Amino acid sequence: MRIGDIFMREQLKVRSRLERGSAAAMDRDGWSRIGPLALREGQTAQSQVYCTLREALISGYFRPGEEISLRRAAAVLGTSVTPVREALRQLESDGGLEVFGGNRVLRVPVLSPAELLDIRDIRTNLEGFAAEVAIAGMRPSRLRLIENACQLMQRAADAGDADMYLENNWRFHSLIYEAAERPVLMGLIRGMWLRVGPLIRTAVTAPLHFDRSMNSHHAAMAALGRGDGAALREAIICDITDAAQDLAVAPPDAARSA
Amino acid sequence: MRIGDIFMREQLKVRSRLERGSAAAMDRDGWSRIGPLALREGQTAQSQVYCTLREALISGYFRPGEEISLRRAAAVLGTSVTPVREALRQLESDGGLEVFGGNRVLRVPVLSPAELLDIRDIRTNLEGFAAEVAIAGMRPSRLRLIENACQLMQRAADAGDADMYLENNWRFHSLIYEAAERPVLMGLIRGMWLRVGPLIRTAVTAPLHFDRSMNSHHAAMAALGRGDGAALREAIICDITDAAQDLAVAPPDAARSA
DNA sequence: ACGGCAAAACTGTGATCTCACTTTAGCTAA
DNA sequence: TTAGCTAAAGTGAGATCACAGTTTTGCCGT
Repeated sequence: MRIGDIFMREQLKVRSRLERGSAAAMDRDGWSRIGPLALREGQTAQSQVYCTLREALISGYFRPGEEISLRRAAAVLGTSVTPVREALRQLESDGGLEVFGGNRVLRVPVLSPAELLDIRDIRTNLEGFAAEVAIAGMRPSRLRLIENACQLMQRAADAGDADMYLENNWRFHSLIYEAAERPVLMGLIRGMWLRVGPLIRTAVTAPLHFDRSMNSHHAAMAALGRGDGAALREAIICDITDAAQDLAVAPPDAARSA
Repeated sequence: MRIGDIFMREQLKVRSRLERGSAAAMDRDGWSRIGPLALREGQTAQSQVYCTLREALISGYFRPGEEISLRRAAAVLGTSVTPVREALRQLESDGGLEVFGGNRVLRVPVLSPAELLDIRDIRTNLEGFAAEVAIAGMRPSRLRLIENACQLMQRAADAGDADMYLENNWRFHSLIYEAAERPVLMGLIRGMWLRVGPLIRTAVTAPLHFDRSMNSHHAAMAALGRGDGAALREAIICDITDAAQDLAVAPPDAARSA
């Protein structure tokens, strides 16, 4: 079967899925929010596939255990399997995907409690350190962006808009860490968010999650205003610990084992 | 040109390079120590290429700035470009390789002083933490292996055998961290070693490097014997800091810029 | 001997095809 | 209705080819 044929069929599937409306949001797969790539010149198809899927994973478009097929991904993204395979392999290397069954299918990882603990402690170390370093690189313009992200997050929390909340949550944190001007460190942190991205969407449904999280965020803002690195670090660590708590009490339900 | 032809030609090149003897060790490239894969069934060619090259990078077989060609790698390893491309892309994702010129050639990264500092601080955080956690998971059998690696390292240091020293240095550290039983953390630490691997071989030429490093290692052994997590952490951090010092005073010489 | 230009070699990228294997769908028979 | 088997569809893995670049080589003219 030709790529074009699969492409058209997949587009029809996606279209019909979307037309079913938000009532069918539960059986949406991650592809429903992803369209064909607008192939920009100067960038390889592979890197665009990689970036697109990484952002989708961080944003929680895909649920834990969801399987990603090479041909399906290629069809939806409007390219061939070759760049997709490289991108998926890269995501596997990042820990954002894992090989699953005897069929070697790639799927979004289903994290064990031990792995969650592992990731939580890594995050407190790396993000706490990044926050402390970030104080030195903080500038008024950057501070305004962070302030803005925090406000948007508060507004999303008040409105119960999980999408907007998660988007600005990542923006808030990454803006802080970027001030540390540590590209390698930033890459590791992004890798950790890639792993927890598919879970965070379930965490925000935990009772009082928004309140606890926003408490930490406001504490972080206050520490930023005072230029208090130690306090900022503690606020970030508190945020991470609370989030991990909400993930632990809402464990993955459809955890098919190998 | 067929893969087989390239393969034979490359093998001849490697052979002739080896026959030139150890006097020509300076213009050895990383491939001279790598032979064709013994394709084990049950594992994909891609993963074997990945593991082979990752170990080679950690062991410092390739020097910073050295370029890795897809077809050349495929020829030496006795496979086609497809698995090699995926493996190299994965290594790029790990930070073990970087795309270089307008030709998009993959090469071993040439780290800037800022990146070295970045990596050093990440290592002190992650490896320090891993060391502290490892105390709880320490068992007599494991301790014996670590003790053995330390002795071999001491012997290599006395003999001035850099190869043997580096091999047991990685074994020593990884055995400690593995006792923490944190797979994700272990992966991140391995990633950092992948980045500094090509440099460490130059660091060991620094005066007194062996002495300083072995001091830290013996301190770590003592802390392990006492079950003193804080002391072990400090010993590890000291080792990392000293090594970073030796890397900073011996900066990469052939740092071709883009 | 040296500058410049053209051809050859080499680079990664992406598409396509085949293969071996697994999963699923559907049909047949009890 | 259900168990079981078979065929179809789907899966990733790997090899090969074509292509558009870049880099290197080598030759020719000055």
